[in-house]
Amino acid sequence: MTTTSMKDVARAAGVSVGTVSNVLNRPDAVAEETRSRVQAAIAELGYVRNDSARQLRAGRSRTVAVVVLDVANPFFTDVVRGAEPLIESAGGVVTVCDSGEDVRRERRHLEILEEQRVLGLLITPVDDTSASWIERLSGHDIPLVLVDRGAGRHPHCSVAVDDVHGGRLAAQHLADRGHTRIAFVGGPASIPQVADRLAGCREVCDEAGVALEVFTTAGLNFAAGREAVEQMLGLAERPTAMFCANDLVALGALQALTMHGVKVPQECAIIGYDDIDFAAAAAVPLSSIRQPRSQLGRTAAQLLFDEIGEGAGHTHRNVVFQPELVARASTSQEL
Amino acid sequence: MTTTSMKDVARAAGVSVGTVSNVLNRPDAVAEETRSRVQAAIAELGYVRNDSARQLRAGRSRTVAVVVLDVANPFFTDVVRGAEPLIESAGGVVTVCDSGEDVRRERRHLEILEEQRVLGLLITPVDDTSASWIERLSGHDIPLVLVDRGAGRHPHCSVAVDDVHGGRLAAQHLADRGHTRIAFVGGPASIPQVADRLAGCREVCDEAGVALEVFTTAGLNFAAGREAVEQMLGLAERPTAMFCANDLVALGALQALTMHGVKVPQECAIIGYDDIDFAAAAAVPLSSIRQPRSQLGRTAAQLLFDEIGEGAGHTHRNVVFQPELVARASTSQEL
DNA sequence: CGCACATTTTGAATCGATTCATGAAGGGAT
DNA sequence: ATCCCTTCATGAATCGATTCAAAATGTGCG
Repeated sequence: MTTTSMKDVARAAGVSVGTVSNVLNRPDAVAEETRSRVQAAIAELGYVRNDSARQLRAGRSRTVAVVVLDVANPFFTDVVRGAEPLIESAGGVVTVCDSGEDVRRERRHLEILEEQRVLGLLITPVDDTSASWIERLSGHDIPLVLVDRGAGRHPHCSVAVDDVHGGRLAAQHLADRGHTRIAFVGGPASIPQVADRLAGCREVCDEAGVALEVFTTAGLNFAAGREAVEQMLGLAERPTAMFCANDLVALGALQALTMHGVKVPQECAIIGYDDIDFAAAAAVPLSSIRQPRSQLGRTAAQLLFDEIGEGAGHTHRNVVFQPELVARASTSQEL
Repeated sequence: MTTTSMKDVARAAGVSVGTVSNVLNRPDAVAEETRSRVQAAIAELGYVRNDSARQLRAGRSRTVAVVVLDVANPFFTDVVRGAEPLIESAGGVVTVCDSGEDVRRERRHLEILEEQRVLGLLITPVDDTSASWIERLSGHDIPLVLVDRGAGRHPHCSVAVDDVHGGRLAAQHLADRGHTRIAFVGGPASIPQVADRLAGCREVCDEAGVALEVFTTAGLNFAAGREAVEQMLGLAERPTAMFCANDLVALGALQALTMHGVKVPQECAIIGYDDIDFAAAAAVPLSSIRQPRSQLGRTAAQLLFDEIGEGAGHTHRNVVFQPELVARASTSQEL
């Protein structure tokens, strides 16, 4: 290994290591002539700073980690994209960790992130059992912001979208269309977003006298939607509309229904959640509940840096956005 | 800051730091009684290893970085998913960097990754100007594998899918369907995958006497497809089929055509590339060229660890997979 | 009891960058 | 020539974990 260190540069330039460090970090404190000599040496030797050493000294890294439920879900990539500019312009480095809706994977990531002494964390926890780990990080002075997580009674900053309300919007839309027997598809039930959306949905169904059938899935992806449809088609009395916990599930369901020759929306309406780009491009353009994805990310990053800046005497803020109904062809049929 | 260090643990357990380190790294070398005493101290103090210090000593981090063109593209998330298991089971940590098809962003990532002394790199370079940076990393003893990059004359390991052949498959399929005037949509032309797919396409068109119209886009996403369609619809003599450089572009195009009332495939056929999950679920199920995405990732990780293991006397391997045509409704019409 | 040998534990040296008290050099004013 | 200031450069101390030669402790055997 021929890793060049500051010492080598110092020797080559005929100065002390302190001076090399200054050239890198406070160029103004170094005389013009010396500076260029050092820079020449750096270029010549192909010297690259060792971040580990820097971090060790600094006590903290400049990495901000974003822990999401599913990187393959465009919802989350948009959230990340929203957060990045702010983090990078603050000199931070973004790293994305995928928990895959799995508490164990999430935990492994958190362990590593803590060992890395990350600057901060934006996290969408898998479920409530994540709480103890999150408290641990927080207790070890790692600032964090909960993303897309109810402005619950958590002692943290958070950004969220009102999922209960989103559930209501979706159910109300279906009820308005005349449906009296609908299915909710999503899971696992332990995921707070799923629970909240279902709660809002149930609320409206109860009020409006709509029968609600719940299909609990193992995850929130294509396959889940397909499987739920297989199950639903076996029923004697089939719902006339489905509310899927997110668009991936809805697209999976749509695909399965189409395969089975069930006409959407005539024989079965579908509404999804998130309004990802693919929703509008689907076989039958998908009605959905839109969330301000990138704003969610932006705001989360903002809150994080506020917290980092304010230090100890910081009071947590919980920002809640309102979701919005986007009606398209997949629910266009009046019953 | 109340960061507990090994020294604190050592003091609390009444042993030396060397022993604490042994408990963590070679538990068998420590007497049962001592070990549990140290572990108790660790638990009590809530001690967490400092990875920076570890890395500094080790000279390398255990992070494997995957640099992709677009994290929002399911193709790449699948590649990453394919690579993860192997990397993690080897004790590595995966970090995903999104170059966003932008050389400057890519460069910034590479700079940081080099400072972090990453264990290795899987990278899909943005274009040929990336080469010099890649050589630099390589010259600094950072093992890397090129992903989805022609088994060119690069002195590196690589995994790739034969994009020229993929282009041929797509064009041949359209020619077989009777199209004599087709459009290629994709860009920027500097992206090797785009260039190769176009090359294969052109080859077949020339042979078969098919007129080829090239629409060069600024990126490979939804918007690009939509814009290309707007442009195409303005033409006097409109192509009867489109070959899009990837599925995102194709879905964007499909959406725009539908909006303009152009029937797919009757008035305009479309074929995409990648066969992402959304392709089958599209408004009109999308024909596409399938690539073995997760195998690509798996193999890349494999090659990387081979290289790391073999050290200096390593001979590079270039693995090339063959793509495969998946015909669906979007090209089902015979002319 | 003494010696050889196996098992544990120790603590100083090391990785590379940053920081900061200290000192050197140069300039201006008196 | 002297003193004061400013401007630069220095190098030792530091961050925290790992490593390894050496020491300490224990065990068995003749």
